[in-house]
Amino acid sequence: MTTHTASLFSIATGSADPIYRQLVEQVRRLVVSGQLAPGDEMPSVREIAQALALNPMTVSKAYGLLEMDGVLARRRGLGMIVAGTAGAGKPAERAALLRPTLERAAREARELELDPRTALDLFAAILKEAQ
Amino acid sequence: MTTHTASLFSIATGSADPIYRQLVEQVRRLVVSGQLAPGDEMPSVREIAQALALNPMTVSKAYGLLEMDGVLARRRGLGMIVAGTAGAGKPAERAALLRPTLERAAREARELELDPRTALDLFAAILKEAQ
Amino acid sequence: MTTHTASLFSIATGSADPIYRQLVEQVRRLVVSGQLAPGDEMPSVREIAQALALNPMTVSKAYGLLEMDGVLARRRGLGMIVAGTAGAGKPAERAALLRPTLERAAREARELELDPRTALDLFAAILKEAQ
Amino acid sequence: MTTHTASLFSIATGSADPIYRQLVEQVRRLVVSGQLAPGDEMPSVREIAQALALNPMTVSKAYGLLEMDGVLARRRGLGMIVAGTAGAGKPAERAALLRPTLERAAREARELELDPRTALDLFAAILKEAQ
DNA sequence: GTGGTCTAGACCACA
DNA sequence: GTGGTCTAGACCACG
Repeated sequence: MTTHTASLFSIATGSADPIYRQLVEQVRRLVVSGQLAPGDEMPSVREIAQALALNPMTVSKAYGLLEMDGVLARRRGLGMIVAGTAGAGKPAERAALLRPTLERAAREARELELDPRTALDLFAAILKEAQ
Repeated sequence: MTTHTASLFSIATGSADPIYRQLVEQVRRLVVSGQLAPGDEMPSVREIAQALALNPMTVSKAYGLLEMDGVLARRRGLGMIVAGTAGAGKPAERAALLRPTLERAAREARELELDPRTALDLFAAILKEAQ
Repeated sequence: MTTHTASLFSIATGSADPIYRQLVEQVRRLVVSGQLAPGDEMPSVREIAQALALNPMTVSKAYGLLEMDGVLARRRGLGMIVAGTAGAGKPAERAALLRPTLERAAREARELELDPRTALDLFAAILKEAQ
Repeated sequence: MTTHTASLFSIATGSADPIYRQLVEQVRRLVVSGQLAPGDEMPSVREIAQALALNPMTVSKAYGLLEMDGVLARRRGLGMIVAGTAGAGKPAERAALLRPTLERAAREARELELDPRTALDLFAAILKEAQ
């Protein structure tokens, strides 16, 4: 499962936003996109910590927040699983998670007095190159 | 100029990213979009601080960074002005400032397994509604 | 007896307090209230474990604590029975088991600056609706 | 303010539920009971930590949860204040916070086959003695 | 084995 | 000065 763990997450230790938050958001996206299904067992805290060279407490903090959020569920002494309530995620639901970033982009475009057409073309290009 | 100041910036004190950074980025966008032209006088630190109810040191820090960046220029004893070198901003240059946010959006869309088409449509809708 | 077992206990696996403790307290209350009389045979560990989908070790731990407490007695090779010493329970004795929770409620009411009258009325209402 | 801090909270380090949660719940009750009003400055993390002989991180964790819950608000670099949205707390609202514990007491009373009358009398006595 | 909690101490970002 | 984050290491509760 370790190899699985390593490929499941990609953490930028030097990033602006904290590691635990990167973990939280990635798990949330993996769940809502269906790559993690309800009932799936999550890698253990220690496993992730070792695979990503993090302190277990950092991972634990992320798990704790995800549990509070209802995304993960704790099975005492047995580890965490993806919560049953965590909907598989319809396209509309997934799009909702993308909205904040796109709204920010729209605001910036407006402040830059960029033509909507230009902004859209740029986004299209970026989506293509990242493919 | 005070009334001008209040309307020039919009600061969200409760936002995730720090106030000084919001100031820096807003000034940068105003300059590159031509809403602030080279030679224009910037409001004084204390003027902005008072208008937006901020700590003067916060405003000062933003001005310092903008000066380091060559966006603003300091005239000893006379306040800051928009630097002459600060180009009015060709479209390509402006688009460059939008890129990071769009790249982030593209990455999130991929992690959500959203169709590029869907992401683009959503962006188009947001751009339209924000108009 | 299995059917009996399932209805005898109600375990909330997602609850805040541990499963083994829920078992211990429920047995203690059943005994002191007379619903389990001295000499009664308790369901076997594996029987309870299967009926409630619990780890047998969890049930075993609860039985161990109840034995230490003198509530249950172990008959080698024959399972556990309700201890003879486990008095049927006079009202005063039963009330003692309720005290801790009520003391906690009283403390919380005080911290909430709730009128004792209000707290009492609320408790009366809850007792009634749960009947 | 230190003396204030010491008297504001009462922590049982040996208690079953964790320190950070005791802090969270006490603050929540103080806010909803009006003893802490919106806009009030909270003691600093270090101040509480020192007054109660706790690790600052433990206090910080409590503050973080209270912020996520909307009970407290962070003023960056200036400390935490009671959130404006944190309603002063009508009696009904306060009673709601007492409900869970009373529901638990009611359930236990029922399992003990205690007369509602007896349970109520016991609660009345406890409320009186704690006064 | 699992996650949870706490401590100690360091460093950073912000105002 | 404020809170936030991370690390290291210990201990506990649970199953």
